[in-house]
Amino acid sequence: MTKIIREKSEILPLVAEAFRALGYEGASFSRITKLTGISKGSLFHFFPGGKEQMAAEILVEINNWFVTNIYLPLETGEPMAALSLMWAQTGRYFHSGGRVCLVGAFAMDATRDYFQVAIHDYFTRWIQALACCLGRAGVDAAQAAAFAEQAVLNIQGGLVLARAVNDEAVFARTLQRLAAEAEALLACQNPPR
Amino acid sequence: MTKIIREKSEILPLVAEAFRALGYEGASFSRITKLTGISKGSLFHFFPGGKEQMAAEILVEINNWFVTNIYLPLETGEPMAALSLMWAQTGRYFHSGGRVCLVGAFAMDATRDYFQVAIHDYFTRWIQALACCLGRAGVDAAQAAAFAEQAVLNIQGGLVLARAVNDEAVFARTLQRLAAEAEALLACQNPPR
DNA sequence: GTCTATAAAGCGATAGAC
DNA sequence: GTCTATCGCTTTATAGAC
Repeated sequence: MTKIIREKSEILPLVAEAFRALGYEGASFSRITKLTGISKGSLFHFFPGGKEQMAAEILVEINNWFVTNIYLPLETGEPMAALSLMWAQTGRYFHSGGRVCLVGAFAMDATRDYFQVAIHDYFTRWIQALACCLGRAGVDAAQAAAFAEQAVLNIQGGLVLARAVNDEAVFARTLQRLAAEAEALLACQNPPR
Repeated sequence: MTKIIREKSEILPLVAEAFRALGYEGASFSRITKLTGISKGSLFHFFPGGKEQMAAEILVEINNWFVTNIYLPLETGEPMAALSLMWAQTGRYFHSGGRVCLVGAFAMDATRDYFQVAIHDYFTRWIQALACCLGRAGVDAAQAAAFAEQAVLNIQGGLVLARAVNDEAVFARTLQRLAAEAEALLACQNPPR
């Protein structure tokens, strides 16, 4: 029936979406199969280590995406452009609030203990990259660090609240507000020069 | 061995803590027993409806706590006092960032669909109560609503980030910042009168 | 690579002794 | 109220046919 030869790079995003929808504990093989159409046999073929290997590889893939699309631009690109790119990419990535942050979700329960370093690094790197970008745009280091932490924190909060009240607009509003606050921070810092 | 006659009001908080630590899907009976010391037999004695009943009753208890300690003061008490009480109670309740928000955690995965109204009401009531308080303190309605949404969102984000980077100070900082922002909002609104 | 069969463990839930 | 025993069912994981 499904004789298509798939590659791991093709099925990993599908499995990731199942984990996002179900959480780590809720993501049983039968449910993953139901959501992705990938049979149990295929799943074990690609991930002999089972669920733990799946989640670990998903976290690596997520990190790769953020390095390419968010962290590196922030750390090395033109600050203003990198910043507006971040708001846009973040909005796209989380489907305007309709998609959960898997790393944040993993952090909430006992799953955290299994992927502690991946979870920790995801957030600290994001915050540091953003602070780095603001610093290169002329913002005081302490202010940059504070705003960066706040921004990442607000993105997570926006995702939680948007899902909780079932209104993606909450997340969209949050991104807009953060962008405006960043703009104000830069405007406040640059003219005196 | 454990011949102590317990009441439901005594064991509910214990079970709630297990759900907080494990999440809904991760909270199996064996794990709940391990964490709380309450045997499977006792759990079913108090909750014939199983896990679903447990979670539902926990959500009711959580709501009751917030009505008494947060919502009612905000809605009916002296605004300034109710506001500073909220920051203090919120910090206490979430153990300064060391305790997860169960309602927020439930909102993240498929568990949300089972407790949709409880989750929705928890957040909207909190936001509305806070906006009501700010409004009674003289803040413009639109500004009050925006700040209230932001504040609740930041509390959730603070809890996620604090757990993710394993640093409770993130949450403490967030509460302090929100309190300062609220103060500024009131100071900005009141003098013109 | 995909599927089915199957084993062993863990799951939610019930019944009954104490 | 508490515990143990036990029932079905689902789970993870493996093995082997195709």
